[in-house]
Amino acid sequence: MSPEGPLRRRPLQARAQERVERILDTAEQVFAEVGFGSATTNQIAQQAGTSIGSLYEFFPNKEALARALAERYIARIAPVYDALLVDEPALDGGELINRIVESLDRYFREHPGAVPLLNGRLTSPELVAAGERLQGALVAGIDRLLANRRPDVIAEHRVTVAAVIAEVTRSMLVMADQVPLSRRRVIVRETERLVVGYLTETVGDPPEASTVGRTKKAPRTS
Amino acid sequence: MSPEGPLRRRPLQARAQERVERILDTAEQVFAEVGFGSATTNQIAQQAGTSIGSLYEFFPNKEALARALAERYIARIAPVYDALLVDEPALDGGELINRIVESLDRYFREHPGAVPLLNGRLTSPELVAAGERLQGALVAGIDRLLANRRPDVIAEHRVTVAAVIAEVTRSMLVMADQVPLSRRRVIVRETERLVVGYLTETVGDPPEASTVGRTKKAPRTS
DNA sequence: GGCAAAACCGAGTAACTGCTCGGAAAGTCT
DNA sequence: AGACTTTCCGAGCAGTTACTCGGTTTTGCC
Repeated sequence: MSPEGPLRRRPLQARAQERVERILDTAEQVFAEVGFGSATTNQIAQQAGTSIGSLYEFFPNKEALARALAERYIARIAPVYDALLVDEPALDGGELINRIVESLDRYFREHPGAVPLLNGRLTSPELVAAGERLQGALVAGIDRLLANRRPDVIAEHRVTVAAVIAEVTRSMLVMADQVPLSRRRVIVRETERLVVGYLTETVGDPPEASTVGRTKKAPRTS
Repeated sequence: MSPEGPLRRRPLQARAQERVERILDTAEQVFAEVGFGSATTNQIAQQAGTSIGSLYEFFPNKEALARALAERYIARIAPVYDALLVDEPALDGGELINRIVESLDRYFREHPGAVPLLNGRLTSPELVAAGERLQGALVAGIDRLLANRRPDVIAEHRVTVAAVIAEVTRSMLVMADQVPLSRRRVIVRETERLVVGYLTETVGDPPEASTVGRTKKAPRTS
């Protein structure tokens, strides 16, 4: 894809590919634990069960680890976001919200490494930027859903609402992740209540079915 | 106060006190910019317009910078929190929420340096712990207000609601801080709507005046 | 097996880090 | 003024870090 990827040399054999993955897994964990600055490449290599020589065989420098990690995050979460963005006219607003929140929750449960990316604790510029890109994608998706369901809400207000929903969902799911598993369900349910209550308060009662087809203008599809 | 403060030697002359403050201001900024791990004491000293020698005259080590910073944060924000925790029976629920959110917003506007403490981007253990302590104080205060206003809500549920409100307020105000000033007012107002809508959705219509004395059952206090 | 490419290794290096130390300068007393 | 304390300084030290390099091992292909 990109002519100048974060890798110095692309691993061709399966063994090397696994090694690169293991290095990234370890880097992810170490960055989240001690921060990008305090993490050492030697420790990452050792903890990944390999040598610094091998690490630098594929990654030109420490920053590239963060870059590759960011790319991996985005590649992994993109399909989840894409799936969320498709409106499902059969669902009413409340059910749609449940679907979104619970999909994201499941994703974070299955990929715990993605959480540090969203809670801003990763201090490398690359990782911060990647987190912001992801959040931007979520805002855009929610905005599209809103536009579909609530064509009466003016665009400027709508994007604010979308940003608020995305931010609240993000921070609540990060919170859910730092809590014992039994409490996790509770927090997720509260997140849904939060979003529903906000929409009720803001754009009028939301849990209606889709209003597609009753639009005044044809919605734009980009 | 504490027998073992973070300072190696207490600055006695005014000149030295100002210097210590300037060092802390700079450390605050640098930590927020590049993270605790990547920040270097030499750079902090230089950027503060002093020498490493002077820095280490007062701070025994790099970690002590974070510790002193955490203490300063807490000392500065404590009175704000204390003021928020006093219930004002004359206000209805919505007004009370506005007061809380706007007081916090004003504090963050006047003390921009405090924001990094709450957004989790400070990777030193001391600073993370300080941020968590602050957040815990906010949860406890909101919980007390809720107990006062809504004695019918059982304690277990109440603390969840308080935690959610505190988390949402925190994350929204951090967001407000990263946005142009014109948008900031909008975000703050949305935060209020968010909390009001959540309370409506969760414990029934909240914007009533204080209901002390109208309990059906004696509430459990654990 | 033979051979070239890919992968692996870890001791070594130059640069940087946190931090010390001895002495100069500024402030405070009598 | 003199004497004593506090403050300031920055070259330098010991330890650590990111990263290199020459050589060895493994893999894929004939």
